[in-house]
Amino acid sequence: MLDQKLIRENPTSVEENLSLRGKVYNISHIHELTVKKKDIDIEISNLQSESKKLSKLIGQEISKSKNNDSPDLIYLKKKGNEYRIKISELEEKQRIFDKEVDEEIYNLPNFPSKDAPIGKDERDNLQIKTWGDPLIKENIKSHWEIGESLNIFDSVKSTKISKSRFITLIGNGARLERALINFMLDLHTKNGYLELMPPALVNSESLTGSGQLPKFSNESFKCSNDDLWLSPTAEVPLTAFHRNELIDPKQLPIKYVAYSPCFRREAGSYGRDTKGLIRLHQFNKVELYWFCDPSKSLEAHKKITSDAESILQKLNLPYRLVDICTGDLGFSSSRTFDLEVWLPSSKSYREISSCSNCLDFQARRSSIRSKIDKKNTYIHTLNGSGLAIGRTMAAILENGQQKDGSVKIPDALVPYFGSNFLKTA
RNA sequence: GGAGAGGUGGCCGAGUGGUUGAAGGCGCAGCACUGGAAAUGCUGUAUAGGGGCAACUUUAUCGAGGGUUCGAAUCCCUCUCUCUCCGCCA
Repeated sequence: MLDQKLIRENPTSVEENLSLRGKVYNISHIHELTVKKKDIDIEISNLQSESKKLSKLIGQEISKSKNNDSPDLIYLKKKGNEYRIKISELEEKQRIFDKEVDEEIYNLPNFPSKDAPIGKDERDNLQIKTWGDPLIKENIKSHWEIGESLNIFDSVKSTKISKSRFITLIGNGARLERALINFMLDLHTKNGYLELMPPALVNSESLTGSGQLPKFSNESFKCSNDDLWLSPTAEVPLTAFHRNELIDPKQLPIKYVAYSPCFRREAGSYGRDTKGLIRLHQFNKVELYWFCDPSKSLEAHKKITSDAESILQKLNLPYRLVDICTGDLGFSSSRTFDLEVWLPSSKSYREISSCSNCLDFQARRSSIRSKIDKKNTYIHTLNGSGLAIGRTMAAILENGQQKDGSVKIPDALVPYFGSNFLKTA
């Protein structure tokens, strides 16, 4: 959420900053609302001040005279009553303004960082580096072909259980998934992250705090009888873990790693990535998350990204690092580095991690502060996948495929998986 | 699901209609004492908004939202969360 004061006092700079996202933002309506709201605030507090003085006077009179219904007192009480009526009328107006301001301000995205490449959409993203040698060969199989021939997952049967875009992992497929989760959690906890296993169902307030609501209600599954949603990413519960808290600055940075199932409706993606493990309604993910001092978030952003990269390197999967352009940034993010893993069957890199610095955007929505330089300050939040498990499995299957149809398991994963090669289920 | 008890500052906890933004304690900061520290003593210490260069001043906030009243942490209503007991249950 953006600072309301900034919208009121400097709407032009707010519009300029937002417009870096590649479309025009006009905030004149919300600006006008915040100005009107402030005028009413002033009027109310003036009246309250008068009314308060009067009440004190009445209190003093009563304790002095012990007489509750002298003509003077009746007059004063009547005057007080008039104040009350006037104030409650204004408060009603104020409530309406507050609601309107909230409706608009929660729908405004974060400012893009000045360091992010300017651009309209994903074609303007900037490749920063590549790591490893992309495998380019004839007769490469897709991961779903490999999965089918090894019988390690089944999407057709899964439509019986649920619907399309769900998967059932079988035998060594399930084992590989489990191995990847443990491998990633172990590495990150060794690197100073505290492991959390949060609830998979989150309430509306949590989703609002991290930015998924109110604007993207279409993208999550909702439990119809409760104010609960299936969490689309562990970023949501991790942000909410410290909602409405004043965090001791000595504890910063707080670094969490969480494995969680993630649920997404994937609205509007009909026909894309319909096969395999790339785009599912339910997938597993190990998420990295930082709460940090605002002056240190740039540094933290590099670190969280390299922590995610270390997984790809240990698994020996070729990837590239991409600086997301202003037009392609997520709603809550000011700067995002994507890690994209090489998928030889499509001869392209595919997103496997997204590492974002949200600055104080989520902290303001969630009210997470820390006393920094003697002032309560919204702290900065960062998140990054470390990594998406299903996509990692797809990459291992495709990059490790052998002539005999088996798949070579990366050395670092062998102790977790228990074998050098994946053959059949 | 049924019955009951609760939600007060960074934390704990007192406070059932009157000048209470709220006793006390812990924590934190400063000062004193000390060779230094611990212990002790003293002082200070909520947040947000408005006005002012500033000293300062003003308003709101005791789970949330309504209501009663000149005046509400305190009374009434609704919601929500937590705890205890019973029921059900991996």
